Amino acid sequence: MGRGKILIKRIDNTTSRQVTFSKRRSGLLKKARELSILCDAVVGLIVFSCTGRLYEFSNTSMKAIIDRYLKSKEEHHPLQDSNSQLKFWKREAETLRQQLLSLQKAQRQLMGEDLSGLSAKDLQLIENQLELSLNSVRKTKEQIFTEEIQDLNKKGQMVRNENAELYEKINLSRQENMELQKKLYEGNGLHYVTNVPNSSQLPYAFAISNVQEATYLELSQPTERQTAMQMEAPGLGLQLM
Amino acid sequence: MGRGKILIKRIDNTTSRQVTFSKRRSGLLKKARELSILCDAVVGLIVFSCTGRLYEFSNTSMKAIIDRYLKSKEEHHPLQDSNSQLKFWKREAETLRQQLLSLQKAQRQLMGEDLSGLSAKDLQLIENQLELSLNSVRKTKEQIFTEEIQDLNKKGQMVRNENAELYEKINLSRQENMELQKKLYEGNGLHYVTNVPNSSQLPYAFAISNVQEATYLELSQPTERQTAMQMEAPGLGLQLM
DNA sequence: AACTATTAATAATC
DNA sequence: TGATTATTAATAGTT
Repeated sequence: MGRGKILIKRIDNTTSRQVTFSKRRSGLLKKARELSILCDAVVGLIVFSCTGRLYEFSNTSMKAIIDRYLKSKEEHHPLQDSNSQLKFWKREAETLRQQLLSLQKAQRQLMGEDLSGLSAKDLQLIENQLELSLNSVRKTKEQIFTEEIQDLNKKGQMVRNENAELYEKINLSRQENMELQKKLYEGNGLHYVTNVPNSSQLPYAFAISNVQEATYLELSQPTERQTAMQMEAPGLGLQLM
Repeated sequence: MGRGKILIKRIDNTTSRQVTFSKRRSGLLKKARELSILCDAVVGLIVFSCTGRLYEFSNTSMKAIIDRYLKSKEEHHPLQDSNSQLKFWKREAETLRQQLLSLQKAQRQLMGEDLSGLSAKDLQLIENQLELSLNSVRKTKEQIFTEEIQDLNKKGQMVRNENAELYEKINLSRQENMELQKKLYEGNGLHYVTNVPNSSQLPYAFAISNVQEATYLELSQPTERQTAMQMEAPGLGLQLM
């Protein structure tokens, strides 16, 4: 698989040995990874280059792999004290691993994988469960949406109420304005005073109201939004003219 | 590098997963060996199949490689110190327990339980997964049904063929009967011999045919069954009269 | 580091 | 399993 065939024997040239090491090392690590994924195997790979650098791959904890290896080789001599705690924890871990494996299998089947080998009856049971799950999930989602909509409506109502109050304040303010102008007109007989203040001269509360109105409009439903605009925007327009 | 491209993802089918494991495992071991020879590297490879069988390669003693590995990871040898072994297994159990808990939580959510606290987005993700699962499960189930139906049709055809042969035999037998009766009648001029034998006097093959006919009727489709009865029952009736 | 001509690995098939 | 073969993937040698 190269420009030519090679013999499997130590590469004498240091440079090309290092180059080959780098290439083949990554190939080997890749293949180890692929094997572990494709075949659901536990793979631990340790490589020390001739310069002493460490490269490794393991799909689960390397320590766990080493320990399992040593145990399965029975080169693992537990210390003579026959530590009951140690035994306990090993058993515990083994039990948990088994539980994990069986749960993983069930999980995969709930994800629609690994179904070969199941009977029609088993498949029916899974299908029924999935339908129940779907119903439950959809109901919960609807509930969340409903709550959100209620919340938004409540907020919208609050902003509308605030708006109404502000309109009242503006009306009062306008009346005051008019009365003051009247007095001024009566006092000096001139016409040049405008009754259209720019926004910076408006009361602080009015600016706040404007911001909240925008927020409300964005959050509420399209139909509601239109209704709100039809009801309130003309009034606002009149006030600002 | 096969008849087609494959995705690196767990192979669902158990048989092909095992076949692939066997092939790729030997490929991996070979590459590990080649790397160690070509590049003068120290290589240790441990593989556990999902059935728990151990495969390994190491160009020097695996124990030495593991020792070197553990040493290079930390100045700490868990295998000589029962206290650190205890720590290891406690950690291991704790890790497994955590994995188990999180998997159980995910499982419950896939079962449509324990959904409170999830966002609308999370719920949507679960819903999508459940729909995928349902599709997969239903497809698998349909496949099983299709295979079963094909099988039953095949069996049904076999029984029908057998029936046809048996009818021929019965016809032959009836003709023989009539000829014998004719001879008897001509021989003694009497009329008392009946041509209606009871079932125990029928040839053995006929009784068998009856049983298999019943089995076939139960297995085949309703429309087919009716057709079969309409076509074959009258003939049978005549034979029994 | 790229590039490619080749060989090697392997997925599908029997 | 074990062998075969059409493809893809890896990589040896080269730039």
